[in-house]
Amino acid sequence: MPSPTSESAPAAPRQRSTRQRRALLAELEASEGFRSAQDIYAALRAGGEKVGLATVYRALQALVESGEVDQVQSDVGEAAYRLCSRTHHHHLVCRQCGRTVEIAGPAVEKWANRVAEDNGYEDVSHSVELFGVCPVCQKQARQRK
Amino acid sequence: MPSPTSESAPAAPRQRSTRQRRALLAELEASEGFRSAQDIYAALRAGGEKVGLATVYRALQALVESGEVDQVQSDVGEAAYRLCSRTHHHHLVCRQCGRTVEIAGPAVEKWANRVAEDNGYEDVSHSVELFGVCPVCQKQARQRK
DNA sequence: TGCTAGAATGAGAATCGTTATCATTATGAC
DNA sequence: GTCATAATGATAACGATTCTCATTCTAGCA
Repeated sequence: MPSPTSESAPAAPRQRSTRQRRALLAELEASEGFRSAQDIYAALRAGGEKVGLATVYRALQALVESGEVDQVQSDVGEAAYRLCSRTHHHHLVCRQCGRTVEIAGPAVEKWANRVAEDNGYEDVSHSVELFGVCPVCQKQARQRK
Repeated sequence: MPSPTSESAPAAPRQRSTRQRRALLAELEASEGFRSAQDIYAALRAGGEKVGLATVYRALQALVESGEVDQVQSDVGEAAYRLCSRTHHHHLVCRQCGRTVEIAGPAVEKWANRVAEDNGYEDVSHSVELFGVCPVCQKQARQRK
């Protein structure tokens, strides 16, 4: 299906900076662990930001695509987002409070690539997430008993 | 909260074997890679099995809890299930056709435990999934060009 | 500075996967 | 067979996410 008319410029898919997106970025920057889209939306509204839910989803998606934000799929099927450094890495997430530690795993990278190669798979990506209970939550659990 | 009346037997939480569950198991046994609950439900119905969607979800959940079935969260937030061997392992899944290879990763297990320990996290579990394009799909993609 | 194309927005409807409800049915121990 | 109760299934409810579309805002340009 060819385009109906001729075109000249490649028309780079630009990305505009809006008040809402800046607020979203700021919210993410102030966050510790992963946040769900719903959660971020609620926080922005609570902070007086006038923003729609659809916009939050769209902006988040754009950020994930541009690589500025990491996205993980929680065990209940909800997506969670977090501002991320450029380098590839993984996460150790507290099951209870969401506190997150970024971990670099060069060993895992190599292992993943080798396994994929051995099986003839190409274009391989991997998802490695560790879940546990962080020291703070451990202490709280003990006191409760 | 003590039980209202005295009891004698520990009342093992039994699990009944029904026509629907057997059909579900059979369907899983005949499957190659991960299947979504919806997909399994459709297949059962297509095969003439009289079974409700809710039942599929319940049975699948029970199987996951009993450790007979593995569950992964696909990137679109849909849950996928697969009959599994008892030993702990991970998966290399084809992004296109879902073809799955089970992989054992003792190195990864150790790495995960050490990282968690180093950070003071306890009760750690991990999720490791590799995604790629399997040889078959690679060939098809090349022919299409 | 004002103008303008089109990117971005937002309210709400629509999807879609999953779970809860509850009356009915089937299982399996006796 | 009887019976307690686990399992079922039709359907409603739910929650996250995406779509729609009319309106607003951004940023490049005259």
